[in-house]
Amino acid sequence: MGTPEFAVPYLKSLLNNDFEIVGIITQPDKPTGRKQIISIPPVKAVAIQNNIRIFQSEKLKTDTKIIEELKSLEPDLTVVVAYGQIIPQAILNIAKLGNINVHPSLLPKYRGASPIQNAILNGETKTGITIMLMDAKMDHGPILAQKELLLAGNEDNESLHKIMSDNSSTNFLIETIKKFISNQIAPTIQNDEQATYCQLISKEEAKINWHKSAQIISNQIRAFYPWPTAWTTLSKKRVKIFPPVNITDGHTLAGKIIINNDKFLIGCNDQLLEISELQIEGKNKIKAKDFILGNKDIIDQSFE
RNA sequence: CGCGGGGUAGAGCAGUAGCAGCUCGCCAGGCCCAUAACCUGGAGGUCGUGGGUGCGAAUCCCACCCCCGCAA
Repeated sequence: MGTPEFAVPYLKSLLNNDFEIVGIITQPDKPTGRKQIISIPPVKAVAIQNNIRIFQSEKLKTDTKIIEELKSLEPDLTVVVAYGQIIPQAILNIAKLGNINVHPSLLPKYRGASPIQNAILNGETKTGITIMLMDAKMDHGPILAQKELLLAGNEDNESLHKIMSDNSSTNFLIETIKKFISNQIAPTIQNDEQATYCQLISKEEAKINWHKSAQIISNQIRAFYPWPTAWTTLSKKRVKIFPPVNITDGHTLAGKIIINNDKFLIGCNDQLLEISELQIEGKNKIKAKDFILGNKDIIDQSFE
């Protein structure tokens, strides 16, 4: 079970390791983009290419038809990677050996919808991947294995997603499954007292407050890329700020723009933030250096 | 018919009817111990496409194409 691009490498690794995949469950096709064109989830596209049976439902819990069909397939194991919906107990009861979930955080920390984004947002120095057995509560079941990843502080949401679905990560899943089905793993119960939770990201969180510290703003810019993208305003126009960004020493008014040796610096509460790419509403994304060329009067203006 | 911004030199932009410009980059030369610095010169444009109005259109009118912000 899975839906977005993040789940695709995991599905492919299962395919490449001679597991018999009797079917995939993915979210329904949804309209995306400015023109609201109906598009299929990335996982579904891979399933089509590989002639895998596909199940899609708005609400699995009440979809008795799909539940019966899944039962008839008699799966041994269910693997869930970023499905995007709460999975009802009726589905979890189907697979004989159980249900394995890949969760991109070091559980019990960052249970919930946006573990990668929130690890960056909170400036964590390490995070990781947890492979666990699922139970009725979200991200709560016993842990089979964990893989730690150290963060350098320049990761963004997109790059960290890629790292967490690279070959090393997908191999980690495959190895864990193999050990699990041959009874080499004793699942570890999670310590609920240490649990933290994260909600879906909202667009409201992505507005930059220049009165905060450069570190916090850097975290925001990286955590919210490529969606919803951290933004501010200049002369009442919306301006998106993209990673990478760089924190440097110095001080000026919050939001004030300084140009120094072609560097585009912005005042924060404590230090300065150097930005590399930005986008004014209605325009394409451009490099900060190019923006300066066409906007010589930008000096001494301020982001709001 | 959801709301809105935009398309001008390789890049970023200015230019609301009268010789198509600015900054950067690029090429050549110069200066310098030297340089991403500085000086001189140069190349590079179907002003998104098609039509219309005008003596004259990047500029005004009509249609279309493409890019983007909001919203979803």
